[in-house]
Amino acid sequence: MERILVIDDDHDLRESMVEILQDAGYEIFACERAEAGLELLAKQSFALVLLDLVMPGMSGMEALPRMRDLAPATKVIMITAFSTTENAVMAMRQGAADYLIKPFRGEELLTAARRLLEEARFEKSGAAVDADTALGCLANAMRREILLNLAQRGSQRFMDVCREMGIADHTKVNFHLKILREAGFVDQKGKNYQLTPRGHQALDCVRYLARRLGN
Amino acid sequence: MERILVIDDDHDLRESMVEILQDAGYEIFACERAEAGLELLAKQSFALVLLDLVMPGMSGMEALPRMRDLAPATKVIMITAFSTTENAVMAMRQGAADYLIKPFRGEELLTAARRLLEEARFEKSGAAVDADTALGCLANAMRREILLNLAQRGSQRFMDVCREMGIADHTKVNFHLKILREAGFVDQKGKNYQLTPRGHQALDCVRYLARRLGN
DNA sequence: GGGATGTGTGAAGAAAAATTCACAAAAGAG
DNA sequence: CTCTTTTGTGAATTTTTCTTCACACATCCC
Repeated sequence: MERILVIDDDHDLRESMVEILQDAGYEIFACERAEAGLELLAKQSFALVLLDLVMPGMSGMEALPRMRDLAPATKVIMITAFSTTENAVMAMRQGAADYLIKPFRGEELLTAARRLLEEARFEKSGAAVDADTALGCLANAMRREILLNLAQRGSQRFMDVCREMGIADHTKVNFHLKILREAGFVDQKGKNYQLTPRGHQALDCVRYLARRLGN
Repeated sequence: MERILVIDDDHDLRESMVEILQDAGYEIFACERAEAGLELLAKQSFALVLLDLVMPGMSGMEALPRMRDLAPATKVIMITAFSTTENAVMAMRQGAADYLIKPFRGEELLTAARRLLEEARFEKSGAAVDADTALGCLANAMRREILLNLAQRGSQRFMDVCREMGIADHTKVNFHLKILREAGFVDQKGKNYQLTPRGHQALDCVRYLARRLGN
């Protein structure tokens, strides 16, 4: 059962969200302060967080980047009564997955939650692969280059990938492409190869690594 | 020089954006319809697109997902006069990188453009760096285990590391320890081995990866 | 149809990574 | 000092990964 964390200082709204989501069959945890939410998030894993923007103590906007850091795979829906476009844009920039404006109907909440949980499930799928396979796969420079190339150019045909990278021997590319496919980083739609969500994540990880080590 | 594509049906605003960006030293292309913009984007590559939301013919919102598909690495700034939060959220959901509300000052435009171009530059360089050594090093399960062990127990002597991990053959551990040392993840103070700051970061990266890819 | 180009397989060989073994200097323990 | 444990080196071997090559079959263009 999917675990959802609700963080809102407004008691009534919080209880109402909890009820709606519980009725929909999710497992809900709730707290009224961002600080408490972060602690929970550090210890346990949630598929989704509903986060109020305006709260006493730490605001939702402050909490958001920390959450992204603590649990990058967890989706965050930002909630607010004061709907300025600036806030919405800011939240999305920080990596919020969605943005709800109070008051909202239960149906809106459920639609957003379902969409994101579906997304999360999808991103998680192909998850038979462990860190070992993933890191082993990313350890190779040509494979990273292929990932990068596919990320930039989008869906590409086999020979285009080869040419793009200036590699004469197509079987070599084929070899690595196969490994990328087996790791679930790349998939093939007809004649076209493209990154899976998982592949994008892997690339993010490489970037994350490069950023951290680059000092 | 970085290539930017401006798509806006409002002639004056378009020319004004073109001028501001040209003065800032970018190479600018402009058109007044989304359809034309998509054609351009299919043939040439741009670092950044400024896209008006409301236009005759295809709207910016319709064009956005197609752009994301054609050129995933290209950042798109959505521009609109009618600033509803719904539109902003919708645009960000579809993968817009930023959202500007008319009228905006030239400085706002430039700030957003610079931020995104910087981001794009970074993402492009991502996989090329020294990630090779680091990832190669982290690809091995035993080395990750050693890192983990040293992170938990702190500074440890050689034989303690071996015993801690239940490895009979000390030369094996020695072999990997040496590689970790050469990668700068571990260093040796007297008889004691310990993680370097770099080693801690590497471990963070592994955790980050595991969190994102696993469950 | 026929030739060019695109896509893919599997096996052989080369290269790199990991394991094992034989050995030895230093450090401690008695 | 002597015996044991700790810490280490380097070479031989095995295993894994990567590259190269030979070829097959499809697809597209004419």
